[in-house]
Amino acid sequence: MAVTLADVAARARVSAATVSRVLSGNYPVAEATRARVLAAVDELDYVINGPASALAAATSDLVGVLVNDVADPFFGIMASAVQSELGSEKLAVVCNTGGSPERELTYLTLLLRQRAAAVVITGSAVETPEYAAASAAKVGRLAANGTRVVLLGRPASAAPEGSAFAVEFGNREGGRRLTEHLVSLGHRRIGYVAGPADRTTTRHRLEGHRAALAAHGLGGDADAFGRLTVHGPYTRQSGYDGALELLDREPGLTAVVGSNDAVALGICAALREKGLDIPGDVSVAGFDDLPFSADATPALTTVRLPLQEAAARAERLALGREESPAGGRHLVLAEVVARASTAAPRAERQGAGTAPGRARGGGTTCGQLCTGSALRGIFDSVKGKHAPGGGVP
Amino acid sequence: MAVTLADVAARARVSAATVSRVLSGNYPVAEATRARVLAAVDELDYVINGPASALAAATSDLVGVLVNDVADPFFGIMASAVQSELGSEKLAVVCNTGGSPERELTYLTLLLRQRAAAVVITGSAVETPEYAAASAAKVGRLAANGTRVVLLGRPASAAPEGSAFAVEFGNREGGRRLTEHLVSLGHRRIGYVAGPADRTTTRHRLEGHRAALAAHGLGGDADAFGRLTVHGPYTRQSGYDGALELLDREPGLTAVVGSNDAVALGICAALREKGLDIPGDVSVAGFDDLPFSADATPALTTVRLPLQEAAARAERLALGREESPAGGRHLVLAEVVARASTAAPRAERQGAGTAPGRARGGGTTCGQLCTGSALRGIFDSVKGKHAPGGGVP
DNA sequence: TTGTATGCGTTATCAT
DNA sequence: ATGATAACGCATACAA
Repeated sequence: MAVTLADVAARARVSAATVSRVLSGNYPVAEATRARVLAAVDELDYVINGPASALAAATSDLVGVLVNDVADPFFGIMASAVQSELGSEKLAVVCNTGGSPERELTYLTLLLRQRAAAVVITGSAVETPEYAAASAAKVGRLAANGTRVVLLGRPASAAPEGSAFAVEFGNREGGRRLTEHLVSLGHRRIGYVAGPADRTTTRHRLEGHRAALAAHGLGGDADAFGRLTVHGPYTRQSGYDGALELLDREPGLTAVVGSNDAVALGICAALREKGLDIPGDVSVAGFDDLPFSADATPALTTVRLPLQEAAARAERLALGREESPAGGRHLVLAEVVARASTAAPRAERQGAGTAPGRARGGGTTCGQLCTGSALRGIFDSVKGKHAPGGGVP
Repeated sequence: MAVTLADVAARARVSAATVSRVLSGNYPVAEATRARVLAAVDELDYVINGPASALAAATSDLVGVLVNDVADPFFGIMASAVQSELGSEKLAVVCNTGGSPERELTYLTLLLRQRAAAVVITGSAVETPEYAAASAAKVGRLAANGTRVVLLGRPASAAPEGSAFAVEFGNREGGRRLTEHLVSLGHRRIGYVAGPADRTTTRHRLEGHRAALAAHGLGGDADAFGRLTVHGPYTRQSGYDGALELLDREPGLTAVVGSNDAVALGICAALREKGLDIPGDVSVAGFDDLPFSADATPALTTVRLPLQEAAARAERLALGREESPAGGRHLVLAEVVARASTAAPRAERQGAGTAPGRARGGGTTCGQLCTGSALRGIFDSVKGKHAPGGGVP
């Protein structure tokens, strides 16, 4: 990369300053010289030096995106959506934190070092005080430095007042509605395989669940509630193990909710292994409505979170392309998608019909496997461009 | 970010050069001054200026990863694996090209501009001459610039001789083995829903398929072969449409192969809609062995590609942490994973047993839905840490 | 072992 | 509208 601005200037018989002006385009330049410069750039195959430019201008075209793991569709979809909102001038730096607070802090520092133009932090926050303080401090630092920070799926409280925008997910509402759906179908003993205990997302979803139970007088005391709740990571394995544990504690369960679609799939596997029919013997529901959920057998009842839209909005906020409402907080609504994995419990089977509390959204709760056009209909409306494996290898 | 090297130097009562040496750590410094400098850094909360550092040193700690779409697990898994091989000093820049050659070139230029330390280009190459030339030129340019380039899942021929390493996928072999598996089960009329025609991956998988047919005298002439082959994107929708088209052309099909797991799932949906049993009436197989494949009903027979290992190796090559064999080419072997979606065709049902040509790998071809422990066994061995939705939202 | 001086390639501030 | 020139913050060859 020997060719520099000076080379181009020499070839176009102008000063380096003029070349710079032509390239950045934010300054009036005579059309004739402009053409000469562009020609020289083309002939010399000149490529601007990013670091030098960033140093002189004190800005960079890097946008950081923090995710737990891009291989997880929940985050992959958001990362992808952020990208698609990025112009072709900006570069997205995707960082896998693995859910570890330390790595998140490390990456934040790295991004600080790069003088990133913006940072989008996705996923739930860890609620331990030390971490919360450290994380908030880093965000404040970033903001003070001119980097725009947007929290995506994380409460605004995770950053110092006014230092970041937040696009929050309606986890509590979604959790409440999902459990209301089950209660309205007639379920009374509902197990819950929750996420790690110290995560905001886990807490909010669980709070919604409990609120729905309480509203129908099913909450019980803390002990009773605890008996029907187990914690674990947001993995399929956790769902599998959790379901077995719950079945052991309470054989009379008629429904089990997973903190996640992956967890729900694990629950399904465990139930099938026990010889239980879904939803004949036990109903199962998840959360997030990831693409593969509609494909499972039976198709999974879950809570849809418009991840792409949310991520796109977060990115627009990060780029300053969208105005933020007062307080800088946005709420993304969650919506129950009722599919084939939930139905009325055996005892109340007859006359269930279209139970109240059922959400719209192309869902269906046919007792058995949904085949054919019904399933496809759901699938298409749900997935948009994000079919699993939908790209070109 | 007012605090600079000079500030730290002043506080530690040393020169800026010494501070620089302490921070980069590649130069002897007295322990006492070293401690003083570190203390000053800490007290001032100093963060090095990345662009300035990159400019002065003519290197950067950015590593580019080009993918079609991170939301697609095929790419998400590779992007994630690349990340995990990255030390905490380097930053991965993930770029979604959407499979578009133009965007790929744009991103390559952007990375050139950033003076990226390395670039990993994943996915198949487009085989049109103009694009191939332009892409190869950019790669050559990158290499000349000191950026290490690694092709992952793309033939070495896509880059100028000696300018890049290549970790190639055994698409041809995998395609051949998969079709051999079907032939050995007794299938004679096998449909194929291929990817876009101008992609290397598409061509290689299809060539393997055809080679297997030819080896058993089933290839037929080009016309006959063409009748059983349709092209489309690597999406579920494509599989759905393609299967209907093939069924229309040749109702006597006993098996359909998808270019992809997502395509295969689409094929399954179409067949079910037609009232056909899988694998009772028609067998279905995919490619890649993505996590959700083991979860489908019936569990999908597919070709496993060790994406994580391949991506990790690519990254090590990019970082210069692993020696490359002569020629700079690595081949990643593909392996058939036989599951429940393939079985002997009806006419030959009896005595199928364990057909020859069946690959190992925890697979199974029970005629009906695999439930319980068998399914879980496959699942666990296949997925490792990459369960769908396996992270912490 | 440490300090000094220079250069990296742009952008931005003055002039003209 | 264009040119000269001074930052920008750090790394490194060279001195000491």
